Amino acid sequence: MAVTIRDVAKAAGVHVSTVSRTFSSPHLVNSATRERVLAAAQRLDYRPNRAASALTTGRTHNLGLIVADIANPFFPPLIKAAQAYAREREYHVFVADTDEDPQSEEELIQTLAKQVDGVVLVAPRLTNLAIERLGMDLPFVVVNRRVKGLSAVLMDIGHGTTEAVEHLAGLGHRRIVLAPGPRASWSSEQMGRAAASATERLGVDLVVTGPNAPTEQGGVTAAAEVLDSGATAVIAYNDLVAIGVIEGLNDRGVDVPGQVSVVGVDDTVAGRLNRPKLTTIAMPTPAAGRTAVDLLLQAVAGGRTAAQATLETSLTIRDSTGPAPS
Amino acid sequence: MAVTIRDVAKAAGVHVSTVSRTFSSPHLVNSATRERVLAAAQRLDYRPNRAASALTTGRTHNLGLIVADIANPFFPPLIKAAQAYAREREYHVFVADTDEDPQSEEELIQTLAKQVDGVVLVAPRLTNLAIERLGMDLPFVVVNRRVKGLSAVLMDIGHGTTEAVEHLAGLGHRRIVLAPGPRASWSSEQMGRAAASATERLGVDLVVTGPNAPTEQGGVTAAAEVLDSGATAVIAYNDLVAIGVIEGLNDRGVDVPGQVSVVGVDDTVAGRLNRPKLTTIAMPTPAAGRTAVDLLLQAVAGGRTAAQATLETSLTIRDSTGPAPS
DNA sequence: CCCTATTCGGCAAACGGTTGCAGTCAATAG
DNA sequence: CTATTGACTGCAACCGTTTGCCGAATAGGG
Repeated sequence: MAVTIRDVAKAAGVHVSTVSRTFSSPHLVNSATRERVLAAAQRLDYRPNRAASALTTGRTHNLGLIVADIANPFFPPLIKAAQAYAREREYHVFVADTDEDPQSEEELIQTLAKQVDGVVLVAPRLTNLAIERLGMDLPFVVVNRRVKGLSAVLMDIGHGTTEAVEHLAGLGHRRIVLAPGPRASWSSEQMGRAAASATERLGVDLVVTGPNAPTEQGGVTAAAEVLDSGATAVIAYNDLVAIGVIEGLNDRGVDVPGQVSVVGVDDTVAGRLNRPKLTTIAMPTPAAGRTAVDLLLQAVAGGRTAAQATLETSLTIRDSTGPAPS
Repeated sequence: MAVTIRDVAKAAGVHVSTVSRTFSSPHLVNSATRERVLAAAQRLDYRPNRAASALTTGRTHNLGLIVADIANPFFPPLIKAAQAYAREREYHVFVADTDEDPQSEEELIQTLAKQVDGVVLVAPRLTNLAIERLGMDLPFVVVNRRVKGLSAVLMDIGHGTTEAVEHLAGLGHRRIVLAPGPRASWSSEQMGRAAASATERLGVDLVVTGPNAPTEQGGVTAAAEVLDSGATAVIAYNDLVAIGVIEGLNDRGVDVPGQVSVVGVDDTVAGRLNRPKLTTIAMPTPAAGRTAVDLLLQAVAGGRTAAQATLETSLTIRDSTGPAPS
């Protein structure tokens, strides 16, 4: 049916091994023969069957990219960049969504394992132990998490958080609410630490609320806690929460940024399009996607070393923050 | 290295073919033997190598999903649903982004062809001719487009558009701007036709502007044309454009929905989170993703029939539309 | 108790490539 | 002119699974 290496061999009048070599180690074949083979291949529109060569070489030229929730605006830019970068390197990528479920995450990795050379795990929900165990069979790169022995890409939210606190303090805010996300994620921890040290240094009060759901609704409910705390500024877990906070505040007749300033995290489309445009701690998600693929490819190529890349975050100031009310 | 069918065979004391049959046609093997094989497989944590079986069966159990732009908020819900649905059916999906470029779309399909059983093309940029040609080698399902001989999933924006016009006319608007996207897409056409006939039926003026880029910026520039036209309502090509229109209007001191009503298309997160919350023609993107995979799997299974599914759109009324100013 | 129909399970040849090994041939050295 | 070397290329085994074919064993019927 499809054209195979044998068809090309026949057309070029050589043995299949010569055709194979023409593609995989061209220097081993005489240039005249090579030309002949390439011409025949071209003529027949031959395309090697990756799956077949994977059988002998062990290289599938495929990668897995596993994220918690494709529809969460945080992920698409990362997926897009990872996939584009992989393609440049002649890799295709399986994208899968675990629906935030550790069980299905593990199951997924297991079934994917044979078909990929490695997997990028973005903000995995699995325990470190489980990941380490899986990591013995297959190269992994984790994003926004550290796992012993595995390469990691970290977006250092600490820096952005510090900038945010400084920005708010500079605007005269003396009491800031930190509305963290649901659990003990690496990000949350970083953020908490940075906020604590920056506020202390600047002599500003820090109030930690929640935890709330990392959704718009979570933000709406967090808005009440913000008002109770008497703070005039909020740093939310992510843009969605921030938008929810703004909505909750507006519902109570509180103006943003007039009376309360709000800072989000992630720099998603949603935040850019929100009115007021969200001041946010920008995550370098496209860079993270590219870097993750890069590290993964290195690991695949044999570098058994666990590399680590830390990407900086920085504050993007827009319209949801302003001077503290006097 | 990895555990193969041979290891299982050895452990269970049977021939490899028996192991193979245990999985692919269990009824052909004696239940006692089957138990023994399954036990051994379980014990060794055996997982069949899909790529290897693809070699003989011709079924890769992989699908391709090609979209124009992963980061465009329209696509992620579709990707998420398609991928989840495929997984239930024991299929994995390659997701790829063409950056709106027909060239790379075709190239992509070619290299993917050997590794997948079929491909879902969402709003492809390729010419019908090119798609038909490719369709001879591989099952395809196209979304929001019709191509001779191929299954298609169509989101009938006509219905939603009619509802939108009725909604606006009901609010007293007598002149409506339609701000379409880049020309000649199936959607644009549908939309134009429905808007024309609904406005005519209701005795309302229809002004078609643009075309503008299908982006927020495109919307901002469209805002000027809206004001020039003297219309009091706009139906934009998509949510992003709608948000841009609102922004452009606000910049000129025009209130939405006080002075001008704005309707978007797609029902993306961006629109839901926008303030005012966007009235929008909701596209059933998750359903489209599932249906596309469903039709594709049917085509793969042998139904050479080109099925067609039309999904209804409907108007979701939120806060960006209101009574026409008097 | 023998014969035939079934049911099982082993054998081996694919599927489309890759690669170690060995053979061919011409060029170069001695 | 012969021996050696190096550059090519053919041969065949192998990667992990599937599947048509065939023989063995078992059961059922007469």
